[in-house]
Amino acid sequence: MTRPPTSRDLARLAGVSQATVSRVLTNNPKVNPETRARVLRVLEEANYIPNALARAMKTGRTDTIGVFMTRVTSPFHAELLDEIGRVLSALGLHMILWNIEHDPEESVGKMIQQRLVDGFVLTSATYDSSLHTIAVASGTPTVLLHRGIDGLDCDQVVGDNWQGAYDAGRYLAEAGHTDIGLVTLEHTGNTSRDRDLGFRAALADAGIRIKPRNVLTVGVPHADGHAAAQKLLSAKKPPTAIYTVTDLLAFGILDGARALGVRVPGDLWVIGFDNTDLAAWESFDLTSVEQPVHAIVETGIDLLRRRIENPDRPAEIITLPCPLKIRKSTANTPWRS
Amino acid sequence: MTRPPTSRDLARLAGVSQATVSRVLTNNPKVNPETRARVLRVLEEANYIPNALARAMKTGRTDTIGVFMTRVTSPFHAELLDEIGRVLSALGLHMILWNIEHDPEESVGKMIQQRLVDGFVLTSATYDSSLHTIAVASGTPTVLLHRGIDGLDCDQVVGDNWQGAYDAGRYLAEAGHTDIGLVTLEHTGNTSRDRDLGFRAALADAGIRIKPRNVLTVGVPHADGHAAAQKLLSAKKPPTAIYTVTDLLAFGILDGARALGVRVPGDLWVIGFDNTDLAAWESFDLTSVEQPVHAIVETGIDLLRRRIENPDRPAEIITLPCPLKIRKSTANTPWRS
DNA sequence: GCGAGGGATGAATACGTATACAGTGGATAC
DNA sequence: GTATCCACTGTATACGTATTCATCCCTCGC
Repeated sequence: MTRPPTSRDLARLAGVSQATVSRVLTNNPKVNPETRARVLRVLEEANYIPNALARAMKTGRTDTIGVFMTRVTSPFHAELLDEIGRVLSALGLHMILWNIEHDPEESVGKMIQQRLVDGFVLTSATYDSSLHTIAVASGTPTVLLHRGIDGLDCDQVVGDNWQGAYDAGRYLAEAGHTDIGLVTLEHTGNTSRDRDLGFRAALADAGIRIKPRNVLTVGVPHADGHAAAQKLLSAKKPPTAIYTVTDLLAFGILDGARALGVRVPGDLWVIGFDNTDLAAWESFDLTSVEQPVHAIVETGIDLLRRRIENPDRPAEIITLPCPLKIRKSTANTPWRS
Repeated sequence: MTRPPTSRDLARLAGVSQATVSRVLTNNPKVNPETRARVLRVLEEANYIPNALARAMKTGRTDTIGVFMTRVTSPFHAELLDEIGRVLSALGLHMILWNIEHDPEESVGKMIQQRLVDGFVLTSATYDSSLHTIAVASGTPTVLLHRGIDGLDCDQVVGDNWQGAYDAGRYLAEAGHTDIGLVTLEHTGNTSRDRDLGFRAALADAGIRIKPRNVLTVGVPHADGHAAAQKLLSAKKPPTAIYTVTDLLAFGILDGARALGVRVPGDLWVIGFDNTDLAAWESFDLTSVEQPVHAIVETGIDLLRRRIENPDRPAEIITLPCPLKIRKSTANTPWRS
């Protein structure tokens, strides 16, 4: 391996100018079919691949999308990432993955301006982060997936978290539960906020009051769900159902219940949010509000591509329904009927 | 936002030549401290970020590493990816992530030659894939993590799967198990092969014969583990312990056992491989052979960087120990003692 | 006072491609 | 025969940076 061949080398080999080789590469119609065939043959033989950097510098397109994400080890995020990878790769686009937890924010801001990517996908927008602001201000096409920011002039595709949460609440209320636990997160973003407020709204509409001691605001990890369950279930009069805002927390709650010998759904119903693959596992069999990951990603990337083509499009905010997926962590029959 | 400012624009602003700006950017010592200060001030004010593409074209360095991976939704792979992201980002390197399942192999081969990256990390090398061959042949620095290829002249960092599997087998043998199930994968790579053969070797050394009907070769997903457990445990004389080559399969086995009402570890011991985060969850509490993910990634990326600096280094193959992590899916006491 | 040397800077160029521009040759129309 | 046009191809340039080379000025030693 010395220096990889350039279009100029191949032009010499094929007896044409570098410009003609370039024209062949870009499918420029103004090339004689015979010449094109000859050049293509030479390219083939030399196993030539254009230098993506030089091409990108000239065209301003890198065919690369920057994806910002947190906690890949979280099941839902892994599924989201997988889907993003699938969609991008089907379009012939590369993906640069940045983890905002690892990268200090200012350095992320720098990356934004390096013109390495044609567009950004943000999956973890939170109010206390300036990332989306920087991204949008940089003028680089940007789409927010999964988590939105109210009032941000930027394409956004999110699940209808409020409605999904509302449906979960109504489901519990209609099943006859009155003592209901809510394990929630800080409202650092749209998602957690709506998943919290929608649920409360449903209970309020059903005339059910949530006892303050049955509401716990916890952190993201599985262990926090576990601890929350221990706390809620060791009360004198524990709740008969617990709703929580992510599957990961729901798994922790199920584990906490199991550790205490609390049977699900006999003694306790549990509902999560995201409907991750794990929710279908026998260990959990978790009733969960489904996020339409496939549709979110497909739609979002499509918006992003259209914005790359035409940066002046008005921003669109698309909300997709989140249906409740019922499994065995809640019963098909009314509570204690 | 019109055109982002270039080093030439800033040179004009600072009253110096573009060359001097460039020298400041690259920390070239041959710049007068006063000039440097002045230029830096201008750069700061303009919020200037160098065009990474132009820089890369000139230097041949993109500060980007290409990572090839499959199935990000698999818990172990997610942890591996997370760790790779952490290490790369700490070094100021970007990561382009390619999923070999989504990308047809030939297109991956093309990406390899586009010179978009300084090096490759392959995490899913299998015998039937030509990816590693293409990567190595392309002359781009490459390191194989987690899965190795025997005899490939390329840096490799892998866990000692054989020894880890052997330890798991000896542990079961010493505990007094004689009817042992093995749920394994096709030997498509080093990893699955060694995790299979090492276990068999331990049992052979202990004088234990595995009944052919207690050996199942299955696919990767959780559901396959579930089905395997159902099959093994519904036999007239089911095994008293099952070892399997990934945690994901072990979770499936635990779920299958749970569905049949088989108690773990009372009626059945289960051992997995990878010691993923999920293994510590209450639902599973899985005894598992630990992969030293952190060390594997840290060591591997270090090798890769050294190879990028010096492409003529001899290839190193590093094997790191995989200790057995004992949890409650196996008892601390001998079997049925 | 003068030459040598070194520090600091600017001018020029190269990286590999895409593309505007300027030909060139042949065919067509008169 | 000439003018016009078209299809095709080559020449030259630009993208934004890093770096080589040449230049300039100042200092120092004699």
